[in-house]
Amino acid sequence: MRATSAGSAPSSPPEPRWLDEREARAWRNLQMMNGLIETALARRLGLRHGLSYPDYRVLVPLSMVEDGRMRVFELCEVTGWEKSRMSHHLHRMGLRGLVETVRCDTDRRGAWIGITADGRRAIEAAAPSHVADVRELFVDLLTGEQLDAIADAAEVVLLNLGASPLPGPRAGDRR
Amino acid sequence: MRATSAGSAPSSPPEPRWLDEREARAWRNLQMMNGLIETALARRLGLRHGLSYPDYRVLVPLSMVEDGRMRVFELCEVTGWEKSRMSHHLHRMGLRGLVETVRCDTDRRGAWIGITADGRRAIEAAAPSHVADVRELFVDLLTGEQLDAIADAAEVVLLNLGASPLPGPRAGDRR
DNA sequence: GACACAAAGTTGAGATGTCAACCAGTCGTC
DNA sequence: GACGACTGGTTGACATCTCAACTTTGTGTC
Repeated sequence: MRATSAGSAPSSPPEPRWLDEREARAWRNLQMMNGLIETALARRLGLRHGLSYPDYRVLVPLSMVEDGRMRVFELCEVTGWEKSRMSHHLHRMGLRGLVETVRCDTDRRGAWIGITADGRRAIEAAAPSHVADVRELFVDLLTGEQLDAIADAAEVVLLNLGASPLPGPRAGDRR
Repeated sequence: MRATSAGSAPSSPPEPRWLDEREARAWRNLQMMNGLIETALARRLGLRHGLSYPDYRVLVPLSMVEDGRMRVFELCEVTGWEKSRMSHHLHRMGLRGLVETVRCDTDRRGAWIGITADGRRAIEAAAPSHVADVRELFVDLLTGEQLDAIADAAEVVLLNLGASPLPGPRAGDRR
């Protein structure tokens, strides 16, 4: 898949390039941070507002867009989820009255997902404390340089995966 | 929970401090990267080796420890999982013959979890290509400085949550 | 217009994760 | 040595996620 540093003997597979200490620390700390932050955020959100973290991730873009509705595939792009996962989750949210589905006229395969009044109430109630949690657990612990470093690194990784990161400042604009 | 920049009027709650552009970019890119990397890694692992990503996370520490067995709570610490999740997952792995449970003599509430011969075969087969995947999707895309920045930032976050990050080099040792 | 192929979503089955409640054993303290 | 509190781990009910298969519609291309 990728050339190894040394030409390899004909038969046995080359010894894998294990992670060195520096690489392992970055990778392991990152994974652990992700897991712990997400479960902590999800727990607080559920306790205080009866919303799951996935609910929140869907409601935020819906609440910010012009007329409160988006196509399913747009929600997939924004969240990075598979369409199957999105479909299942939207169904559950529909049962709870947070969103509603309207068939789409211009493309009759498609569906508009609209945020309901209940959904808007829920997200507006939850957002302030959620942002405070994100600050407490992540943003406010780091310097601006650290935040930029993370955003830049993640951007590289996302581009490599064919996803769309939020744009950073143009080179030279920063500082 | 945290002082806001301006003294607030007596009654209504203070306007929340929303994330600015820089903060939002870091947070959103990070979340998206996590999600996409994890699902990509999990898919490859499952396809090629019949192991789930959680399986992998459990088998790695078990395979590296002296006698191939650990207490359940030790596995929880290393992975950052809740004990309930760990218990369920170990049960499923037990059914598939990847680990086995042995009651603990010194503390009779406890249980040793041991990796089986099958478990060891599975992890040894999967590890090389998994590491290659981690390199391809993450490690090899970033510079050493970026990896350190991520590890350092995650360390701060983890300490704040009471978790144990992998130790970084002492200040001054680096470079 | 007919054909093949791609895109948008849904569905069902099964794997995985969460929460709260529980059991059993240990530890501190009086 | 008895009581209460804590620790280690399991369980059941339920929420969520993944994978593969499917339906429906749009988009060339000849």
